[in-house]
Amino acid sequence: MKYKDTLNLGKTKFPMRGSLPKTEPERQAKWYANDLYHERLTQNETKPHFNLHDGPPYANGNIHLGHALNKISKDIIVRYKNMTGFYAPYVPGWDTHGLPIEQQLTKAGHDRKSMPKYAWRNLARDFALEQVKKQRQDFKRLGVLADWDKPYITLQPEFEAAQIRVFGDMADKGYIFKGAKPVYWSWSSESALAEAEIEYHDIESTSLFYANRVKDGKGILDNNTYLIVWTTTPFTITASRGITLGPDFEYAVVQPANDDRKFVVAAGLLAESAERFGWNDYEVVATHLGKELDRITAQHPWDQNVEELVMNADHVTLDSGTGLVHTAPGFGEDDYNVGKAYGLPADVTVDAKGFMTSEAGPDLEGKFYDDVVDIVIDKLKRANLWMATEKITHSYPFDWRTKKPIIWRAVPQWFASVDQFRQDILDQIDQVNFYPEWGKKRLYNMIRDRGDWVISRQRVWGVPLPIFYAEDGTAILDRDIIEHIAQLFEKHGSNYWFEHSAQELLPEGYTNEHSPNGEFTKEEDIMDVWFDSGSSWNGVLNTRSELDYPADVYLEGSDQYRGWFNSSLITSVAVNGVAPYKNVISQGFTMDQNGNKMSKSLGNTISPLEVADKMGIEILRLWTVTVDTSADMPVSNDILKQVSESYRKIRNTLRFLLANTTDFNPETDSVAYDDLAAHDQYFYTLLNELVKDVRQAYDTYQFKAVFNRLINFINVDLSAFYLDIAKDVVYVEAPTGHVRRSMQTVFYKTLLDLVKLLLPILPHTAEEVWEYLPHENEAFAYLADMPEVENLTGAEELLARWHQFMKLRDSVNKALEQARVNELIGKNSEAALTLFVTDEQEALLNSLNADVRLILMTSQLHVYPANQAENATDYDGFLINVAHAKGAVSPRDRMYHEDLGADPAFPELSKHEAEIIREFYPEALEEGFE
RNA sequence: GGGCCUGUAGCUCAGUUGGUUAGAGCACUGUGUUGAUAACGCAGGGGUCACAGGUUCGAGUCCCGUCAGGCCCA
Repeated sequence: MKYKDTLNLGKTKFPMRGSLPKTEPERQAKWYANDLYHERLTQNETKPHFNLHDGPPYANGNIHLGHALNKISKDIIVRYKNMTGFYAPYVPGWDTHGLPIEQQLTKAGHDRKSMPKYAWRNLARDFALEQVKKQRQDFKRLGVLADWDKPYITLQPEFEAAQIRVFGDMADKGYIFKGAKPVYWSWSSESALAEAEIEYHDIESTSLFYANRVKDGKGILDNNTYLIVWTTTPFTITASRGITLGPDFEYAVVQPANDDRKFVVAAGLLAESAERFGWNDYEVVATHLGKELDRITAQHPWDQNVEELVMNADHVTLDSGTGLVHTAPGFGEDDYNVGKAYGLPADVTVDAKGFMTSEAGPDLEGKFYDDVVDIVIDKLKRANLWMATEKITHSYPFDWRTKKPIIWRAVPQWFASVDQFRQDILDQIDQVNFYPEWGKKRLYNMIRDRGDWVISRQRVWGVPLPIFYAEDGTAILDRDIIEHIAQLFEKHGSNYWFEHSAQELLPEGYTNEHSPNGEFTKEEDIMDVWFDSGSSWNGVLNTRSELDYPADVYLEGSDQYRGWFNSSLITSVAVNGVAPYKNVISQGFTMDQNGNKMSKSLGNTISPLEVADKMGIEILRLWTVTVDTSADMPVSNDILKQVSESYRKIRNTLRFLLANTTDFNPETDSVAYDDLAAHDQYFYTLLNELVKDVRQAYDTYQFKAVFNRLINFINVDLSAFYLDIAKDVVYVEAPTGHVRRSMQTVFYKTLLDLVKLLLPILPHTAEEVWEYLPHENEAFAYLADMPEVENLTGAEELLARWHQFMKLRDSVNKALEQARVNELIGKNSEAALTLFVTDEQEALLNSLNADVRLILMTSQLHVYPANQAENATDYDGFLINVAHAKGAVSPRDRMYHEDLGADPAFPELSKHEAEIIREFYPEALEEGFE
């Protein structure tokens, strides 16, 4: 017989290495084969609800790290909540309408103009659903457990109907109105363009300087004063309605010697203006700040009916021109904004094809906008207002498809008024909890400063605006009609709008006084996609029975303060007066190791699926809890490698615990807390603290605190301390004896608690361990509940005592290390330790009531009063002497003993070991040892 | 240009209401084990807390500015 056969060495088939890339997909297949998602929900049916509402990713393209972080974070929350007494469903969603999908179709060779709208939309729908399918496959590979078979998709008829109803309610409250706003307009394709459809080229333009005669100078400027403005788009002078100044810039009133008129230019641009306009000799007769000239008026260069208003805005610069900007609200975004603030109309004098309209005046009507420069100059010269003409080269937007330049042009748009209920929204923001807290400020400022919401888009792929027009052009926004449309969409989907005429869409027998002949037309614009996803509280939370409105949590990237957090809030407050969420969690963006953003051109991107294939998705999931998700997060292969080291540590520790509890049956072998050995009681208490801290961190969405606490516990408390001393107990002591069972009791609880606490983060690993726990009843670890925090009496004092003792242990380790350096000992068991203790230290040791020699892992320990110290070294207040242990080594426990052979039958073993052998391995008496 | 945010050891993070020699884990170096072994233990080196001012008896912590980086706007 071998001595080794009388030891209880750990035994498990749980592999040291996870082979994660291979085993994860197999494990996930098992989850779905057993419908683990619904299984857990069914188990929680009667529990309080916790509802995390998934923000819909856009159904286009491969998933990237941002997607992965988002879905994994949500999975962690949902899994945790389901394991802590909540019914927490997770319904994933997709955002499917919008321009990028239309662009994909174009790229694939489809021509939108060669087919009816409904046909184009069918192509878009098929494409979107294909993307949803692909992304869903990839999201599942992340280990995210959700209702993947029944996601919400914004193109689903029931979603579209719910969205129409949100619009209907807002219209009913008078929040929807029609206005005009400049958009990128391509005359060559006769349509509005999105930012993404524009490319910039350098072109040479004619820029004009001209003067505007002051009409009402408000007592500051007289009528012989002229405001000199600058424009690079001469045709827009036809729609010029104002002149914008920087409020804090200084403006000079100049009297040139060679002119009897006075002119106004920015003081900072006076010198170059003088040169440009040929003022060889001039005098500055006054200066005024822009804000002092506010609301002065000037005469339009040639249109006697137009009085231009002087306005102030911050977009004015002194980079070029004169510091006075001619303002045509119908032809520019800045112009529109400032004009709106001053109540000016957004007049448009160019038609859809780029030709001047009658409003441009008889000299220009019918001319192409780009051909009117000479006429405009001529008109200015005849009015004696022309000052200078220059050629400039600048970057100008072009239609990416026709390669022709575009213009800004106001077109009719539908708006949702934010002004009317802005204060309600702000009040609701105050009711919401934000993680991190600054999110409240950020969202608040955005809502406070934003303008009305332009909800119409001149595109095809989206939910139509359910608006009709009577014969005289009156828009019909009627609650009953909109509900009628919602019902049609619910049944047929929104393509119905494009497949049928206005008459067919209206309720049978509908009449309207504005349509004496009973004829109607329908709106052709669609809704902004943000209105789609912004309606999800109605399209999903109010539509699916397992969900609740408002939701407990929305969690997205910080770009969504402008996006989904924003649009959802507006529609929800507009309709119901409440925010759609109680908590908002926002996350930063993933950066490379140097803190720079990831981009394909820099080659610093990391694909989540590649990580899954090479290292396992558990590594990426673990990464998400090592970083501060409230700010930007660094990722690189080196960082992931570091994370995988942590994973290995976790895995190996679980493995050791498993290996040493295989012969332990918790039902029959457990030792009660009060009967545990002192060191086990201590560790039990430490574990309880861990559970407390980790649960609290989970409850407040502090995942990196979860990780830090767990990894420190595993490294410091478990691996370096408890498991290290454990080997002298668990391997050596009697297999069913009290000391061993005591420790195994704590091992087993540690193992179970760790597996559960880790599960939301590492579900694959947790489930793998679970397969090695035959005494647990749940078929999956995920069906178990989180460990509860116990109220252990006297825990605080116990921890304080041991905390003190650990300082002694540190000192002992240093002493032993010194002895090792001096080649007095090799391993700790070769040492005989002598402590010379103060009264206080002695009291501490006694109060522990513990086997101190065992915990310090030496073969022999002696304790004497400090005043008897001899050959002792002071290690941080502890007097310690290390000597070589006396006696000889037992081949079985490898410790030094002075009583080897006390039992003559076993000359190489100590008395204690001999007793264990006689009781548990009596065959050794016959066989002897090799 | 504006709103919001970030910047502590090579890496990822802690640093409570400003108060003793700034901490942890990983990595690194040395070393011990070889009964957690493509593992484990012990010890050690490593930081002018982005930079420059200011408030204070005292600042990683508060204030101002600069630089670098990020999200969203213009």
